[in-house]
Amino acid sequence: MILNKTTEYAFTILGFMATREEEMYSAEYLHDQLKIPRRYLRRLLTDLTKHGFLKSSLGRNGGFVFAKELKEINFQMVLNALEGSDALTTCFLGFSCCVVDHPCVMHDTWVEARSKMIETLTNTSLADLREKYQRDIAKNIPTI
Amino acid sequence: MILNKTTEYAFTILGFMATREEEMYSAEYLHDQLKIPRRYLRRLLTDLTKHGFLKSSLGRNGGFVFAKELKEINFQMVLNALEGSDALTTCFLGFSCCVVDHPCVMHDTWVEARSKMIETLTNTSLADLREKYQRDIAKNIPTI
DNA sequence: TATAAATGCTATAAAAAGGTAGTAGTTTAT
DNA sequence: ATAAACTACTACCTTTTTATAGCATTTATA
Ligand code: SF4
Ligand code: SF4
Repeated sequence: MILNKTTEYAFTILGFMATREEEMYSAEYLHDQLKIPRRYLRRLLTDLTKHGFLKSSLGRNGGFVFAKELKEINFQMVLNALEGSDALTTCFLGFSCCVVDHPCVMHDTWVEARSKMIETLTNTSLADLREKYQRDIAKNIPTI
Repeated sequence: MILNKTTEYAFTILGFMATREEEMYSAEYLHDQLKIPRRYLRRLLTDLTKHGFLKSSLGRNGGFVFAKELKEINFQMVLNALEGSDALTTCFLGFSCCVVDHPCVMHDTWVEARSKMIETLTNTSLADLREKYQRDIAKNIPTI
């Protein structure tokens, strides 16, 4: 596995919101569109709000909007918030007490691969996602 | 997260066996050395045997040895056996039905990062791990 | 002002992953 | 014969993750 389901849901939600044009997104609407379980989705949205990615408004016609500019949110931040900062940094060999100065044969290649992944998550913002989506729409290319 | 705990255990066990000099490894000995829960370890060892990585011998002085050459076993094979072949291949955005010909903005960077990881797992065999270990030992470098 | 439609909070349930226990059996060195 | 090892099966327990439920609160609007 790479990410757990909750993180995947979060990526899906934010990705969807970033590429669509609604002013506000209610949990119910997102449930309809994304088929994420209702109540779980609601809790996750509240969570994303607490983490500062979204802003919620209460009451009738309430819902969720982004709390920051799209370019201020990248995927690494979301992963960090939901799984903790060491989600991708622990040694996959499970040797908790390896000698730092003299790493095992896997270490360098592993770190390289992992860095690549973190880099990807860090360098891609919701704004990037949106731009690409807009370009594809303009070209009449079916897209997510 | 990247790998689940069971896979991590498997990596630890095989890595340990590959770098040590015993002729045979009993479950009890591995438990002592690696602190992996006894019964869970035993089940995992049986599993690794069924998957063809290890050979077991019954009876007193029995235990586990590799079923193949060390260079014939890489980490991707182990991951594959324990988590299934799509462990690292699903889309982390969770869009199950994205349009293949017109991927989203994340796709290329994501595929690159993921490939890097799969490459690492595929290109590193237990023999590589062992070699590095031997070199470090020869140089009196403390190592795993 | 009552109501409907929304989120917030907290408790609980269900499912999956990780881990333990028991029992019975088989194999093999000593 | 016995002890030390693995095999198989079953059942159960614990923790984590995923999912549901009930009630409270907020707000637009009829
Ligand atoms: S050297 Fe690196 S890859 Fe090897 S056990 Fe330590 S942290 Fe893991
Ligand atoms: S294009 Fe690639 S990254 Fe984007 S949703 Fe599809 S599979 Fe995922």
